[in-house]
Amino acid sequence: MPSDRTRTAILAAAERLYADRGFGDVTLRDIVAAADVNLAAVNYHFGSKDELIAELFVTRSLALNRERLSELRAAEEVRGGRAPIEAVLRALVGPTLRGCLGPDNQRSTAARFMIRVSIESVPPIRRIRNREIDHLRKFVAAMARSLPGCSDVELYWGLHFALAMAQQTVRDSERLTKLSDGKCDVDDVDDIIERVVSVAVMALAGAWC
Amino acid sequence: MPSDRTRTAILAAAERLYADRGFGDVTLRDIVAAADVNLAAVNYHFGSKDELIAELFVTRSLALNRERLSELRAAEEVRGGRAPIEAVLRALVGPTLRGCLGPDNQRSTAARFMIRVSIESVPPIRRIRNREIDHLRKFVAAMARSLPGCSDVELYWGLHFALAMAQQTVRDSERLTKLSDGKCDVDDVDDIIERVVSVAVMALAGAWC
DNA sequence: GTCTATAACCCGATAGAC
DNA sequence: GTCTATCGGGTTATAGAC
Repeated sequence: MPSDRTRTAILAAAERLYADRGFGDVTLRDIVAAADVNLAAVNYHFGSKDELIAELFVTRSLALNRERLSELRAAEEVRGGRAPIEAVLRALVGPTLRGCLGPDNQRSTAARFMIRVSIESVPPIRRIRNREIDHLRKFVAAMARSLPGCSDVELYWGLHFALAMAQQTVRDSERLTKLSDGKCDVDDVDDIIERVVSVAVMALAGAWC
Repeated sequence: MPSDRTRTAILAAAERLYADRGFGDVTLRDIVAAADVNLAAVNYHFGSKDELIAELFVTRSLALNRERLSELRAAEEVRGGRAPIEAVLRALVGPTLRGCLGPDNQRSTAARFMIRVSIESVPPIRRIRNREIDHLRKFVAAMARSLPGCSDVELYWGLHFALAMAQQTVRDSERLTKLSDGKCDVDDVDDIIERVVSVAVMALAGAWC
């Protein structure tokens, strides 16, 4: 069990380096130097570089999904299983936006790692991403409970567009800041969440649910 | 001038290979083998691998921007410089969506290359991307002509969200197809353009322009 | 302008001693 | 579990014949 020290040190160093410099620019040798462990330890504990990256992503991804579902459950408990559509969408995009936006200096390593993931999309992560569909289905179901008259197709598009707006804001907040000369405040997380949610609601309502 | 044959062959082979297999999985040796030229020819004609990638992207990027602006100009000419906001947004997202969606088999190599760019975002391309802001400013200006009463901040957010929806649909059409069990038809390009445009218009109008 | 050949240096992965 | 040493193969880049 004390052997976990090496394993943990590798995970921490790798996440920090990937968050800071991106996947393309960090080698295993960089990681083992930062973690102060031997090069061969990475392959011993994780099998390969790709599996190390995959483990980092799975950990953060599960935590994000838990947070989303706990927000959803909290929202649905208030009025017996039928939350307003705004609350459902807020549970979907809120955790990501709260974690990945806001002042740089108070952003966690985990958050900066997930931003990097959404920008670079490296192969081992792309493979895992395909499994998150089951998680999204739970939100489609919750949206259907909120809007019983809405067709499935419109719900899918609404969820797709909500995630698109949230993701792109995380991925490219710099471009929006530059384009708007700072007039769009990407540090005002609550404002952004409400913007994304309200546009998504309009998309669903405008489709005549 | 006949020396351009080698140069052209390298560009064509590189674009096809990157489109098919992604940036991470294609080496210079793969490219020169496919182009049937010598390894040293890449450095002779382009200076480096990154500059080859950059040239591919700049070419396609300029073509896309030209197409957008020509659509915008056509829309504004109809009624003397004041196109409906729908037409402006259609000129912004239409060229990308028309090129990158629709049946796989009739997608050009150039389009598949640009899809790959939007998924993988490799360093030499990220550097160039930052220059496209001037291009987007022209669309902000056109949107302001369409909606004279709308505040700049709302225009920026509207453009940002419109691009977000278009980009995410291109990047992740597979997830939407799987999530919806094929009920969202990502091959119906005109439908998707109208969906993106109408949601973006609602976002702008809903902000009480 | 094109090619062969090769230099000098990265990378990830792994065999085998400890 | 940890280390050393190394393998195979990728990269840019260049010298020099043609």
